[in-house]
Amino acid sequence: MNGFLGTYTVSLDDKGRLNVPAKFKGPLEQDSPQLVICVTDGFLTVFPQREWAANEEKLSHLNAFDTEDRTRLRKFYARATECEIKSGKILIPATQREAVGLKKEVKIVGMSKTFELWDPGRWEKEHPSEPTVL
Amino acid sequence: MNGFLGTYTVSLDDKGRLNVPAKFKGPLEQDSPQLVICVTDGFLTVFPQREWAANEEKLSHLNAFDTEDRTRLRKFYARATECEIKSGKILIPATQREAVGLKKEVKIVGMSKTFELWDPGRWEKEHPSEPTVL
DNA sequence: TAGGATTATGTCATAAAGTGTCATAAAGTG
DNA sequence: CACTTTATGACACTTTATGACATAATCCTA
Repeated sequence: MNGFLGTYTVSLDDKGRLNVPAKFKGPLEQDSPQLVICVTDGFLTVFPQREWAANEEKLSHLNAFDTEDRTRLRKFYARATECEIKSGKILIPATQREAVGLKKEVKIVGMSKTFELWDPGRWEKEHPSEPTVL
Repeated sequence: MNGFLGTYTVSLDDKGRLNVPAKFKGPLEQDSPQLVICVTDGFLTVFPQREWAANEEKLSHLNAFDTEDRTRLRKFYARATECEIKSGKILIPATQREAVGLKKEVKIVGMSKTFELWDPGRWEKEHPSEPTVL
């Protein structure tokens, strides 16, 4: 498995569940159904459980009794939610959908270890089709 | 389990009981219903029993005969209260509610091992929606 | 210390949110 | 083109959040 690759347009059902495309389903389900969704700049980042743990590790040196460190921790934790993939769908909590303006349609963008969820409008605005330069 | 994650808005009932969201309920109840609530800078920090004990451990190296250390210890202990989760609700003592200005609505913010209780107004003031940088 | 007030606690009804499943439509495959 | 896989919407059902109420415990004060 090469991680999450590609861009898909998928739908949210009436309750806000994301229909995970088949290519992402396998990797997600075989590892663990647990995942963490985090509000980032105008989009959502989905971390498989394991990947989240790895990032959390990086914060372990911060001191929960220090006001500044606590603020940093809060930024990380407060915007995250633990979710699960169930019946091939992920329920995106309403607060998170609203935070990044997700409606019926969602762009799902592979980022190897993680993937992102974008409102198609915002995605187009920030990624106008242009020749790719590697 | 990834610890307490995310931000929820929940209500206090007419008697000042916090309706603990389901995602936090499990971890709290299965460990032990005991917890400690501590007034921090303008908000409340909730420590599950076990986590409180772990923190207390860290303070054990402080010297009760040293004036500064004593001040630090006092900050920790004097502002804390032991509480319990009962029928899925936690009664927040009136003095603590008043200390941080909790009214009907409360923001509950996961901080992994602990979680915090904020008055929504104060929360917004101190955490204006801003881009997250990981 | 009896009575009344205040503060806790358990339980339930309702409304809202989350979940499982299936039928159908669409897309992909050989 | 027939067959398989995948995506979507719909629906019934379950769980969760909330306010309200009844009862129990505690605290004062006369």
